Amino acid sequence: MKSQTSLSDDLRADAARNRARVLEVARERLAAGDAELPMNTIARDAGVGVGTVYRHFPSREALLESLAMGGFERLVVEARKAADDDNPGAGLERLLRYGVRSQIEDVGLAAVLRSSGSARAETSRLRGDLLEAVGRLLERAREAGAIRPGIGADDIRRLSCGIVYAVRVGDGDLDEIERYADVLVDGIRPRS
Amino acid sequence: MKSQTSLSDDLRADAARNRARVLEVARERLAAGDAELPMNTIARDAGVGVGTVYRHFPSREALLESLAMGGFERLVVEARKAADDDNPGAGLERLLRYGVRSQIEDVGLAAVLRSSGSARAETSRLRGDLLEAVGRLLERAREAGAIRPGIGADDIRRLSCGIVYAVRVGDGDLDEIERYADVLVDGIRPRS
Amino acid sequence: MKSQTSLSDDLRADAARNRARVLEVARERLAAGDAELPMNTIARDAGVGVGTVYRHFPSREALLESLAMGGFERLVVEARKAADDDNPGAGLERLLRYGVRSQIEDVGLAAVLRSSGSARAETSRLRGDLLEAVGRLLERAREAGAIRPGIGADDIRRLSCGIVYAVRVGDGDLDEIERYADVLVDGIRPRS
Amino acid sequence: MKSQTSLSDDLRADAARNRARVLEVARERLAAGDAELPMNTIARDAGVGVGTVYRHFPSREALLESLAMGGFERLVVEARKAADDDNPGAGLERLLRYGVRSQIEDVGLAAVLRSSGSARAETSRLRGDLLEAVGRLLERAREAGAIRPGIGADDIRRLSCGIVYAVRVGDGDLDEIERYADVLVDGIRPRS
DNA sequence: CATGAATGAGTCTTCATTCAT
DNA sequence: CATGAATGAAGACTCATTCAT
Repeated sequence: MKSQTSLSDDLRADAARNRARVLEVARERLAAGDAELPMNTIARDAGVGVGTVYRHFPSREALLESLAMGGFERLVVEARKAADDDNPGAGLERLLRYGVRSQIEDVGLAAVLRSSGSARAETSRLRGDLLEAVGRLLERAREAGAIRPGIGADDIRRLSCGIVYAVRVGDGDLDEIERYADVLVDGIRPRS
Repeated sequence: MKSQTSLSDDLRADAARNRARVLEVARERLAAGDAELPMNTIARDAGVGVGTVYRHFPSREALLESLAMGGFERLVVEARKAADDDNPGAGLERLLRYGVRSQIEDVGLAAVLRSSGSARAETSRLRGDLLEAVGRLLERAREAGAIRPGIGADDIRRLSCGIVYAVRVGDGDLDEIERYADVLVDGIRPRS
Repeated sequence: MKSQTSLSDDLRADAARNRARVLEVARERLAAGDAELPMNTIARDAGVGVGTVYRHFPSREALLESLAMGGFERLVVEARKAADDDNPGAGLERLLRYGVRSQIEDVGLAAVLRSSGSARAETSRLRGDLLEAVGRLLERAREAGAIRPGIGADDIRRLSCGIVYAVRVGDGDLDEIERYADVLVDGIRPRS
Repeated sequence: MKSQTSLSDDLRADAARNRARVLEVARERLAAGDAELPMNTIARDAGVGVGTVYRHFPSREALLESLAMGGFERLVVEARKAADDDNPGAGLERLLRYGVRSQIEDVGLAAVLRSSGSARAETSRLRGDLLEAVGRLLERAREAGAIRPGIGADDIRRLSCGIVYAVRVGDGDLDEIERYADVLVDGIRPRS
């Protein structure tokens, strides 16, 4: 039995190469600010047929989620580190800032994080992992008086997405990341 | 010459009726969660020809902005009231909550508020009015120590949009409005 | 009984003014190279309703012909002068050059000259007048041996339109007028 | 890899059939005097989806040029033959008559010949080939005293289009082809 | 498995023309 | 007479998705 990592191996060499090319092209488009990801165009740019794109990624959502896998995994790692931090308040702040920054850098991750459904089982699992870790972190943070009561793991997700949105909105300046993250960090503290 | 208010006056009776029907249909679609507003469909649903829609609203943006006019005007009124409030901190909080609530209730307003361009001169003017009033409010709030330095009127706009987004994101519960508004309100206070 | 000139009098003052404005605007568009003449646009630019344009000019063709009236009348005058010239060969050459030049300067005239139907009775009459005068001219030119046999008045019209077309074709240089007119002038001489 | 001729090769059988059907339908419309070539209608008449038409011909111009390819190639062949003729004057006359006749028979060719831009690289190349051959022909014709000085290859193109236009203009009789071609042939001779 | 041709619904947009006011 | 609102046919173009090769 081959090892099952988060990315597909056990693919014929050429199939794996095609898959990688599609992902690469899609990532470039996203990075270039084109959030449309038209399947035909992606296929053409990747030098494969549309059918091949559909074989690897049954829907645009699946493609997006595959694109976001890496960032999502790293986010879960960060969340677990935060949950295990001696200082849960500091861990929470660190996680929030990390979450905002990574969504700004990776539009795909932002897209996946803000949707509730999952096209891939993998994404679904990561979503659960993230909520679990953040839930654990929040519990400890609450005990430590670092966060107001009543804020759950999904609130953290939604508020992070909101702050990311604020950074992107209008013709806004992306430089505001940290300042807007400050608002989130301070806004969830216990009310004095 | 009839008086020229912000809403359509001096229009032939039937024209005014058509215009109103188009707006109504568009509002319904928006409320139903369809943010697309295809002109042909709107026309059909309103029982008018496409040309009629284009006559009244040269572009989807213009339609959206027309839809938002009323709410936008009320928001400016609120902003001015807040700017004139004896207690600028209280005024700011009231305005923030009002702004978030009104965007949740009126998807059109939210759409207009988050974009920076304007299809109608009217909208452009309102945008300016809002920024002016909020700017005045912030100045007073800063003097009163009710808000941290470095937050400008446009930051308020962007952060409000972000909070609205957080409320809507995923399949999220709209009931979180006040709790998420709390985060914004507390998050922009001076850091202790 | 009022005198009946080629242009409408016996119109109420405002009606006449409207008619004139429409013609003026249409002429400007033509001169600016826009051969489309959309009725709505013309009406708007002239500051009248579309209905008014249609009242004065039942069709775009009628408008075009009205626009061309002046130039057409001058062309008929030239043709008659040529027909009465002592030297029919010289008269013919003069007329050909005049015809080509005037069509290049007046796109409306060119459009009317190249079509065979007439929307206005006036145009129809002018067409007849022109053919008659040119016919007379050709007869004399043939007798004088200045033109080859077998070329009729309508051939002259069509060939002139063709030369005008040659001047306009492609991104061609309008300076070629005289050189292309030379070809026409020499091309209809008797074959040596 | 299959041989690459100017016409579509290496196409799937069904694709080639569709492409041919579209061309055929377009040719019929053109022959029937409809110069509009609306893509939707073409598609319907050819029994294919619009997308198929767009796949094969990205624009109406590209369609037109594809339609004209054959005739254009034959015209270039004729031009080269003329340029190599022992008697350049005779060659020129033959080419002029051929050019006029082929444009009358093939409206698509006429359309392509009169425009200066090219949608397809192929057309661009043919345009260059034609100008080159005609240029060579003219040079020899000038030396032989068969044509007046100052007439270049592009003048020949434009004048041919003009004569074709004269044949078509109004409700004119197509039988005039040869007589109008005579005018062109004689009109470019040296002036006596 | 890969290919990419084909499909066709869906949008946008323009304009000639009519007709109620 | 003048107005200009309304109509709706037409045409352009895009793209997700299917399926024959």
